Amino acid sequence: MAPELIGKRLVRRLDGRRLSGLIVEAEAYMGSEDPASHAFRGQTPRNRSMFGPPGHLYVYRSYGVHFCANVVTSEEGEATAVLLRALEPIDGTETMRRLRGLDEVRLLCSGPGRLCQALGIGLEHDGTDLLGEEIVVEEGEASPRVIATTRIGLTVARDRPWRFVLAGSRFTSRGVVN
DNA sequence: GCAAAGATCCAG
DNA sequence: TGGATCTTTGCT
Repeated sequence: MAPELIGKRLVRRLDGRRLSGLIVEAEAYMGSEDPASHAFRGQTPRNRSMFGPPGHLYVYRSYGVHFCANVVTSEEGEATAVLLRALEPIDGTETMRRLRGLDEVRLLCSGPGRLCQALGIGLEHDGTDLLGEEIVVEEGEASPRVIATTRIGLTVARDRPWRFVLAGSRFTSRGVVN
């Protein structure tokens, strides 16, 4: 499900404004089969939304400082999710700049924590239904070229090629991949 | 109850 | 390269 999200458009409605961006980077976390997944050791209070129905958000705090947002992609009871890691900003870049306290567009959403800050996503969005009003995934590029690489920031299961990036994008969290 | 690690970001 | 910052988890 992670590669399918690349090239789609993430839309966030905030105070009547529309913020959106093209999803250019995402990572898959394969639930109980994946030592790097928060769900590997079973359900806990923090990760319970990952075990819920698909199409909902799993948001958690990272390193005590940032928030990271995942799309749940498996049926209820399983816990496969896709971490949204980077967007190419499209609509609402002025609002994103304000929320990020930063001018440079390339850096507004180029990382999971940055993306959440730019879109105003926090723990209150844990469990949010992506078919609702606040946060939605829309169609984007017709046939994006997607490249698979290894995931970032892990101490285990580093060999699995479950990070997906839009080929040639300058808006990823690391350098351009072709 | 406590200790350790963590799907990060930014400054120096 | 290291510090900030703090929650979650697992073990004693």
